[in-house]
Amino acid sequence: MPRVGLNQQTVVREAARLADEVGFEQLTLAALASRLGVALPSLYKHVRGADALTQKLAALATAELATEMTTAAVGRSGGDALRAMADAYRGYALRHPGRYPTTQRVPDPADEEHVAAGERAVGAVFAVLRGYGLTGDDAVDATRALRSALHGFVTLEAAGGFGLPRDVDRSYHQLVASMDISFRSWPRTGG
Amino acid sequence: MPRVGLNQQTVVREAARLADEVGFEQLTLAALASRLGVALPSLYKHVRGADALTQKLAALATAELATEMTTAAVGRSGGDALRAMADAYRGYALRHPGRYPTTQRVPDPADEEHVAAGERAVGAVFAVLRGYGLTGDDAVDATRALRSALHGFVTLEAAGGFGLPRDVDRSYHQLVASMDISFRSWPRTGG
DNA sequence: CAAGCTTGGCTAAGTGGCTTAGCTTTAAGG
DNA sequence: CCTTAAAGCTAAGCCACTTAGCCAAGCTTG
Repeated sequence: MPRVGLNQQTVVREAARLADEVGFEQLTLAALASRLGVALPSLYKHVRGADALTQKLAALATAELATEMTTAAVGRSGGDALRAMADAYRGYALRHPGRYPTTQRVPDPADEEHVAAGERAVGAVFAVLRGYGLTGDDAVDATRALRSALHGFVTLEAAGGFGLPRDVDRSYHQLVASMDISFRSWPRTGG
Repeated sequence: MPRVGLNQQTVVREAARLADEVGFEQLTLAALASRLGVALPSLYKHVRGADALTQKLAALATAELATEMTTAAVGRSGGDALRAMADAYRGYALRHPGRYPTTQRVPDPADEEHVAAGERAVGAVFAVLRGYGLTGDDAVDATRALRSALHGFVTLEAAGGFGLPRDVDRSYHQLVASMDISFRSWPRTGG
């Protein structure tokens, strides 16, 4: 039996590719093993099991998403930064439909990289909101609002939840424009 | 073997209760059957299988949610109606954590009740938006924005995605307040 | 270079989901 | 009372994940 030479990274990266192709729900250890040219139980030499694989996938996807969000916003501010970040967010979700759902998993506190990636993503949003003068509790509320709006939109879009023929791109741009308006006149609590 | 006297409705309603108790992901035909006091395959006399059960559950939950949204908004208008409907929406999701996720399933066109329930829910949102003077394409965009924001928020809340100690109720009220502001000054396209 | 050890592969087997096939019995209706 | 549709059952199969335990590849070290 010739060795394939797997390690955790190659397994997780192939899982990410496979998830994007078939959908996260259809990602199965059996399919992954066959894709990698090994028998299913061999995967257990590299990941603890299906749950652990999903967590590792989440860490990878969160890091990728945080990087794209940060890169998009760099050198911009205000509505410019908001639009760039929002486009990067949706772009990632559309290009990586299998990875995206995992980005909403709460990181395992023991996985430092995952925790750090999550903090980078939130930090990127915070930085954009600072451009609107939002800090403290206001920034927390606004971050939750922005995450909710973006996550909700891409989730509904991916689920095919937008039935009517109206162009989805335009709806998204209108959503982002409305968030821009909201942040300019955010109902301050003085937090 | 004494008959229990099940029918599709009792099965679906018990599935709804069970889902709320253990979570939609943990809803299993085995657990449902044991709860109903029958052997697992007996359920197939009443529902076609696990997928069909989920669809029926979705139809039930969508109808319940649409009713609560409509009831909340009746006799109110503008921001008042928006807040009432938003509170009803989140309230339903919190009281029925197992049913809520199914409300985002696209209805099977063959299931008239499900389709009708979905239309009632969208219609309720449309009615509220009409109070802001939003119609046509603007109303479509605004509906998508509102659904995204509310669905995103309750989903992230249910997933435990809001880590910071800031009060979640307040964040939600701020989100709804910001949507109110957005709808007042919606970026019109004249659709 | 050989011996030995770590490690990555394997097969076998068990659990727990969902589903189908086919039988039995209930209980409703003529 | 007899018939029959339907509601229950058992048995069996599929597919996913997981664990146990074996074997060989290939590195390390004397």
